Amino acid sequence: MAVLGDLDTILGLHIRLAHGSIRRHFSEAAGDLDLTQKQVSVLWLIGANPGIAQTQISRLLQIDRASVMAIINHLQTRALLRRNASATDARSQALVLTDAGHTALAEARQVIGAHEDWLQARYAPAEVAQLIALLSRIHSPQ
Amino acid sequence: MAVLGDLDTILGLHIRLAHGSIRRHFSEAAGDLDLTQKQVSVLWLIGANPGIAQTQISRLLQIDRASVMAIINHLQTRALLRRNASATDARSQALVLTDAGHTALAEARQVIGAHEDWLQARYAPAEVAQLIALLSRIHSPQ
DNA sequence: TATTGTTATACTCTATAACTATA
DNA sequence: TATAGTTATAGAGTATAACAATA
Repeated sequence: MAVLGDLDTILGLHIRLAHGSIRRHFSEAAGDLDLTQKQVSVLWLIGANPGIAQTQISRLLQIDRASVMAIINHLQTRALLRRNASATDARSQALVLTDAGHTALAEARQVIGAHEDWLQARYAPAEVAQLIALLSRIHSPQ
Repeated sequence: MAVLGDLDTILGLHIRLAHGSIRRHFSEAAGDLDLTQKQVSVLWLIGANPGIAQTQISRLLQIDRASVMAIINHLQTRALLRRNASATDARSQALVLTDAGHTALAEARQVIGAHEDWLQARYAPAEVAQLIALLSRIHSPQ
């Protein structure tokens, strides 16, 4: 690692490299799933919060609205979710999973679980908790 | 964060979110620089290791060879580096910065420095070191 | 045979701006 | 006037496969 020189002290680089490693491993692990990380997290979020709106997903997952649209459209085309009318705000929509969506989410949880096992195998439980705490200070600043 | 449910325990998600936050901040901070994170890291690496070959950059920065090509081409078009013939292997090339390349790297270091200050401001020095150590276990597994 | 650089291609991701309908 | 959804578009990133020259 000496060849990296002082580049090795750049925290941003380490996060970028770690993210790349995780993305590549996910692609292999999720080959048969036919869902991306983002699509899974959206599916997961709707499963945990039936009736959630696109804007809320955008905020929670820090994806811009246009990209959320593309993801929702794709998942709807595959009949994994429905866009229901909101009971309280005619501008927004209440997103819910279909039966096929729940099935796909269950499969995705399996894949994500194995992927997370691969990732967390290198840490003690307390280290995982601390890593998450440290990373949260970046994406959810106090 | 309760709305995320057990999604909050997925380490991969936290790294993806942190990476996104950093990428967005970099884009703002580097507006006048006209270089991407990858371009800067390549420039930096060549500055620290004159004569390095594309394949080495590919390995160290974990970027596939085709993408390294695109980056090197772009930097060469902007006259920030030269492709010299390798003294030992006719297949590979020795990459070196031009004077303009050194100047651009110096400017980039300023921008990266400010960006890293923003990022590391939320940590004690020991926390930064530990975070880097933990992340290194992902992108450079033992 | 394996590696280095190279080209071409396709797909995903991301950001932006603008439009509509509702609030 | 602000927000939710929508559409279109352009740019960056990523992955793959194939080829020529060299090891």
